[in-house]
Amino acid sequence: MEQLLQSVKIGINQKIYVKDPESSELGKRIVEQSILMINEMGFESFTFKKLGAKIGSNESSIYRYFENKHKLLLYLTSWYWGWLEYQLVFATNSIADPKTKLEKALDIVTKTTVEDSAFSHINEVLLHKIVINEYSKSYLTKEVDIENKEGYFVIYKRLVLRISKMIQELDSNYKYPNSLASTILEGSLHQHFLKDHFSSLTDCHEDDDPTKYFLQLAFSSLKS
Amino acid sequence: MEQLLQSVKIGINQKIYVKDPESSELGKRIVEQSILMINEMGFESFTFKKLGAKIGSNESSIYRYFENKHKLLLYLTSWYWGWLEYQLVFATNSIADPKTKLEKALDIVTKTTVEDSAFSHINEVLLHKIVINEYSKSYLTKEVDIENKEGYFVIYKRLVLRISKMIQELDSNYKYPNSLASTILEGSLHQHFLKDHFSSLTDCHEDDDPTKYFLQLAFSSLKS
DNA sequence: TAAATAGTGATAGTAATACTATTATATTTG
DNA sequence: CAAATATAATAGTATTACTATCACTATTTA
Repeated sequence: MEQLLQSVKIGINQKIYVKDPESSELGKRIVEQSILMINEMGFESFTFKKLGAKIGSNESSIYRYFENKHKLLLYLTSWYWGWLEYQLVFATNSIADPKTKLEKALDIVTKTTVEDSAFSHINEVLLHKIVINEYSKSYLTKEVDIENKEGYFVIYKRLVLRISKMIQELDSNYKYPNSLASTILEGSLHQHFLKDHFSSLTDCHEDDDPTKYFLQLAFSSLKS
Repeated sequence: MEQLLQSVKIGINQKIYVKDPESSELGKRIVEQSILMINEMGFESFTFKKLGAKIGSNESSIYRYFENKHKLLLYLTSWYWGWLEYQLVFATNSIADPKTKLEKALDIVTKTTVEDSAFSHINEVLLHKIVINEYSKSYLTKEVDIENKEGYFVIYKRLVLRISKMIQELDSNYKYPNSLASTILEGSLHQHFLKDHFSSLTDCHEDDDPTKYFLQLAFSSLKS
């Protein structure tokens, strides 16, 4: 699997960046260190100036890669969803039985991320935490509709629709495949957040993932 | 109902404000106009300076009511959840049958808000939109745990737990009442958002509320 | 090899934000 | 009427989110 993955690059809408951060060492350091910093201090406190200082570079150099920190967040989260989509397709491709297939998909999508050595400068575990804590800020803006038209959310939408298709394949009479798919993806992030900060509002505790809950939820609704 | 409500005041944690905005005309105008402005321009572009200009007052006067705009958002969203909780308790109190009760609760919690004339300076319809677009920003911060300890989210948590209790009353063997309750509250906001901006990711369209979807979702999981 | 070009780093500057502090004035209350 | 309180106006600060300019270096290319 690692050998296969080594040549894979997560394809991200070119409009999101000014210069592809994968194309240089500085670019990779920007991505690598921004993940660490956003995790530590949160997206609000994170600035390009601080990032510049941390990577021994300059604010102005970072602006040559990303127009602003919002675009950097779009880049990071798009990368995460692209990476997750890859995991999902890879793991479910060969499964013929619709139920087993959906089970596997939900497992991948709701579990706490484990490290992937294929992308050396990106820490997927921390990136998952960023997605949990910051993803909704990337679309809860007055510019959503414009940015959506520009294609900044294509990967996420494709992932939701993949799950929706799997739901439909299992139960073609089910009326809400899109809503269920989006609820599971979004809801999974939310349950992870609750586990860490509002434990009384969830039934997932400690090392427990919301996987079982979402499997029960989905398969109760679907006739299989 | 209106006569009953007229004497009701939504009780909000006093730590959220410096001076109770309900205690003066200026305070009410701050709340009233901030709802209109946050709706129009979004929370990021909204500032106390702009609000001061709009209400013919001054930035510094607003700071005597709220420490910062984050606290104002906490106030507005707490008010909304308190108001919704009131609606929920009022409407379900007299229902004995657990299934009918939960049905009614989910109806109230997932439907698009309609105007309530009982609170003249607060537009509940716009406030619901603010909650859809901005609520998660109030807790997705590095200060959540401190603010949670201070009790800034009590009303929301109480509402989730009320729904959770109704779920348990209907099916005491169900393993995930808290997760299901939080998924429905959060998920409802999300489905409303998707309806407006990512229609391909939901099955609720136009004037359609996510109510039916969530009813199907909940009652499929529960044995009744 | 010389010249052009691209990438990076450093510095400076701007408008806006999110406040704080002070003072003046208007209004209410004892 | 005096005292206290609420509000308004002004000014000032540190930080943010940029933009612009310039210098240096490495690499490419003519």
